[in-house]
Amino acid sequence: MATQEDVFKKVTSHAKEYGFVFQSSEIYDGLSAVYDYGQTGSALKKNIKDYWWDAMVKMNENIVGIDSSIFMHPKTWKASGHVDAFNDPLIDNKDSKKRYRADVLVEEYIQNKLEAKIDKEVKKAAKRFGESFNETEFKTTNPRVLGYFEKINNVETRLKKVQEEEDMEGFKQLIVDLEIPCPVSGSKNWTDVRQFNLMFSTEIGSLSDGSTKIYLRPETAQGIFVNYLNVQKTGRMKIPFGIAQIGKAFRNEIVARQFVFRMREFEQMEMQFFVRPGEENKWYEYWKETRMRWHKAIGFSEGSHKFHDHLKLAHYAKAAADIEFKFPFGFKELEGVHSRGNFDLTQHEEFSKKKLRYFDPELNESYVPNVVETSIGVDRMFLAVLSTAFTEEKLEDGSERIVLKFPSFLAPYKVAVLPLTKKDGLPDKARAIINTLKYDFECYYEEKDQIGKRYRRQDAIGTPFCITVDHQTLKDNTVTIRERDTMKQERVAIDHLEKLIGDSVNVKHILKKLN
RNA sequence: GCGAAAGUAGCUCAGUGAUAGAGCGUCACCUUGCCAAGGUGAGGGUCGCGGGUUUGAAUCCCGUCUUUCGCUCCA
Repeated sequence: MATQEDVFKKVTSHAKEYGFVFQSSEIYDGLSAVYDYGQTGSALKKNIKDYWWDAMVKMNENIVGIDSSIFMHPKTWKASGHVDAFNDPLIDNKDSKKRYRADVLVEEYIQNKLEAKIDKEVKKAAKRFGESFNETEFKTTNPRVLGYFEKINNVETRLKKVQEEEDMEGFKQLIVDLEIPCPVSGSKNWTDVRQFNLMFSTEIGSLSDGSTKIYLRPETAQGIFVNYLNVQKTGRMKIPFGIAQIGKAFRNEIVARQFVFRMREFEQMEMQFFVRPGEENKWYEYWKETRMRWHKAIGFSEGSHKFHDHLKLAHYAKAAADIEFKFPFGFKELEGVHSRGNFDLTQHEEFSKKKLRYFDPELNESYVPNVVETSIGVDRMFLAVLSTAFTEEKLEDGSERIVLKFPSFLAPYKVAVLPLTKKDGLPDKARAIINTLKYDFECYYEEKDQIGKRYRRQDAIGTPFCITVDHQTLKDNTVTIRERDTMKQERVAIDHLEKLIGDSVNVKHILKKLN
């Protein structure tokens, strides 16, 4: 494990050194859990997104793409449940270092302390009075019990007040006053109560209902749900059909770590698939398998992926599974496949008071469709590709090289064209070759340093092919082409380059594997 | 957020109170010409930032930011 973490460390420094990922605002000491993609990284990321988009939108006539806004009407997040679910007052115990929801602590106190005491009194009295005991009468007359009830009432009123007013100091004071100990350590050494809202908020000019606070979306899915009927009607989509989207989402994570694995600003690739009620299980299984095929088609080694079925479900889900990937720091979630039922659409019906029904001509009835969601983090996929591609090799002559063995269709540059020397017109010839290839492939030109050094530099950014222009090229229009992983070279005619490289780097060959 | 550790050149790191360093990388020129580390030269750091102690601070102290690890959280 230690060595695996070393690998991860090497991957992150390599990512910086070769322009894949930089920390955001680095010259100002950086911004926690926010990263920028550099020249090579953004190219790799774009290729990943293209592969996903093609596999979804291009390959399926019943899946279409949209691009919805980051800002959405705040009611969206009420309806989706995010305002409630993403908003917790939290408190830490300094001794046990455990974190609790402050409201839960207080509620447990009421339950375990006060209500338990009432129960005790009731039981004692029942024993005393025997047959003639009237519990209701006892509870409404016994002064000690009434005292407890009053206390419960007081605590509940205070709890409600601090929650409504978001009075975090009052919340802390409440916990201090009640002398609530930590369930683990028994200590009363608490931090302040802090409101953790996982959604970022900002202000907008004005809204129809007078509010001005809006959120940066914490998931892209809602942009699809609110547009589902627009797309269905204007695209004349028939169920089952899907809507795909790639876009940024934002979560104010309490702890955001592990490089680009968990960021506060991140990019999702989501597809919501709308199905007839009752058929959701079938499609859930279908998309689980289909998405796994997409991952495996990339060509990572067997055993890199596995399913992890959720036992504890989110507020919207009927069934959920993660596709986990073997990152350098262990198997972690890369993609989620969720059967969301009709939760989102019925919620939006309720909050918007608009019908979000689909009329099914085959059944001759209208209904709210069920939804199967596939949701993958672009940045996690990026990290999966980068960390898997990262290879340190010992060569036969004893030297070492670092090579990024990207699947060639994902590589930032497809081909480097290198004149063997800077003299004798070789650079001009090399540039002429680039001018024929640049319409199809991302090309890299370099003439500095010895050829071997240049090969290594291309290995370090994962360029699958190096074309070397030498003196023979000037005579017979042939070049050598070197393959990144094998380091084998072959002499070929310049005219054949386009097809030779195209056959290897075209995403088409991967997409065909998906069918 | 709590606890621990760390932050010195693009990268990896040395330097524990007294002139800011090395290797690799970068740039220029020369040499070589198909698998990195030949020669010469150059550039690059107010030692994360801000205070404090001291005649003197990269070094000691405090704060702060960032990163890593553990806990915690995770749709």
